[in-house]
Amino acid sequence: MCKYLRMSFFYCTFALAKVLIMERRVRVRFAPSPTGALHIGGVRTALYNYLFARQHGGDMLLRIEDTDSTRFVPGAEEYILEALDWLGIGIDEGLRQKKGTKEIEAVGSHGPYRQSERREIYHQYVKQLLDSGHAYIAFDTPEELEAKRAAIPNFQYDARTRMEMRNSLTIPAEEVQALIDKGEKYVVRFKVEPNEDVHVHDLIRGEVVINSNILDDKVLYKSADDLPTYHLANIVDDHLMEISHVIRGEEWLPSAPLHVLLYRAFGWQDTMPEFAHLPLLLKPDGNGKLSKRDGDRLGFPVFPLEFHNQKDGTVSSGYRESGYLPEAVINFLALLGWHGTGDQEMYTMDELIKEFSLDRVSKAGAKFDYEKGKWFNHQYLQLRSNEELAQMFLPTLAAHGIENPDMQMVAQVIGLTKDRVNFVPELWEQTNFFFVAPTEYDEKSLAKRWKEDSPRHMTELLEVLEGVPSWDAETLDGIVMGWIAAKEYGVGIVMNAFRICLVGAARGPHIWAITDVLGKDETLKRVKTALIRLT
RNA sequence: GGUGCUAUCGUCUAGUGGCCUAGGACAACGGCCUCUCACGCCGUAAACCCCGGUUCGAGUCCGGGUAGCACUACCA
Repeated sequence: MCKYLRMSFFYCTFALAKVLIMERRVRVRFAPSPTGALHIGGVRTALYNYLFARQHGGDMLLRIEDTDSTRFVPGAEEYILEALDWLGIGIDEGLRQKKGTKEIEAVGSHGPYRQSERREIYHQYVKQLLDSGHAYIAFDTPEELEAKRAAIPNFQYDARTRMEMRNSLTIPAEEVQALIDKGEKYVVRFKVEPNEDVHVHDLIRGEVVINSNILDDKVLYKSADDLPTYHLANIVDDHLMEISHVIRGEEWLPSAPLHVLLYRAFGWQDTMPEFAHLPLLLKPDGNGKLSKRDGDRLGFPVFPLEFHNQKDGTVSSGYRESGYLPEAVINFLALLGWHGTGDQEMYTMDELIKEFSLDRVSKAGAKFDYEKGKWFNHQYLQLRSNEELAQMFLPTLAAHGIENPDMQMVAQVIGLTKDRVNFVPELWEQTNFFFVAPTEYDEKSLAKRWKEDSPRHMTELLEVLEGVPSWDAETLDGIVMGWIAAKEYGVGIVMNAFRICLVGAARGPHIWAITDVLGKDETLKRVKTALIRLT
């Protein structure tokens, strides 16, 4: 009897909790730090947040976490917003690019959305923690701390050591005030109560338990720049911005218990967001987190857009500039750590929004598989129209001195060659001979396909071609093949020699497709040129 | 060192106790197509980290090892 009562009680509270969770509006945030280009791992975090928000009809916020004034990089904020815009990761609230411009706008009623503009807000909450005894003021200088760490192995500022340090727990109140008035630099530290198992519920990993003994008294605020640290700002902002789910990288898992403790200290445990810690993106070779250096070393971008770092003068390559299509990057990234229920690999953004689910996110880190990224781009490239690709190809053409080309012709040659490239710029290697007559002939092709009889064959072919009634593929094929058959020549040897004359090598699309684009005059001209240069 | 997380083909992964002789994709290799090079198509090779336990039955659950990673700042 008792047992049943208890069970129904559990069911009731469970149902109630479920209703509460379900009724809560889904609000997630992507909160990058403007310390440089947005790392591809950050892009994936943003994507998963976006997919989750859209799926639940909730809000995707963008907040800038610039609480480290020393690490700010000019242009980083604009870069982040432009990258998200390029990828189609829409922002509902916070900072975003004004539609169709590069201008930044702030939308929403929970602002400001830059932490550096929220100083006043944090003051109030630092005071609350100080007043409630959950935090204290510490005067130890960085040098003193460093000396302490050097002297004592595994030194940690916590319940065991805080009474030996220079802080408001060990210094009389009047003296503390005097020091502050004197302008002495101080920090506010969170007072972690020892010996408590802190439970963090993670949507991907389940229950994670960490004992508070291993947590140190984290710095929450520094008077030096009048800014909070990440931990404080993050909790205050997520609470004030009514964030329902915190979806972030696994590197935050160890500090999640601290965050739970902070929510409790503020008395916000009832509205604390749900947590989901995403697996990390790893180096393609060896082990470890994917870094900017790996991209340089292995020759692929680790950033969405090219970035010119004004602070250190470095330039980092980007997916966009390397010829990637945004939908390919999205698809590729989505599958690095998440997988749908079936064997489907190609997903549009809308399909991802429909299918995405946090409980299908893997727990283990994913090695960055650049080769597969290429394949995705190949797939999406085939889906684009020739006209669209022609527009995208323009900069590459210009780089090779082809200005103001005939766009219809560009689209036509792209249609002939796009299935053999992964990226738009690679189109040049496949189509260059359409734009420029060969200036030299590939040695290997010559050795294999240009025989003793070739000059004679080409001379005869020239005559045959001169006399055709119409320059279309069908006619040409009929006449030339007929001539080859009548003369009992080898089709391969004649056609390949012909190809070398037109292309400069034994490669390229079907020969009649080439002659069609080139036209009669140019075709004959190229054969004549080759005849002169190869005899 | 401490704490936590993780562990299926080379890589991304499917797998939620019997549908597993472990499935798909990328890459690799072979073949077909063909005037060439590609694309495409077809096929081949390729994995449950180890040791125990639970169970009639374990890739799947549990324990222990091992390994990898993350964190361990007045960085985020």
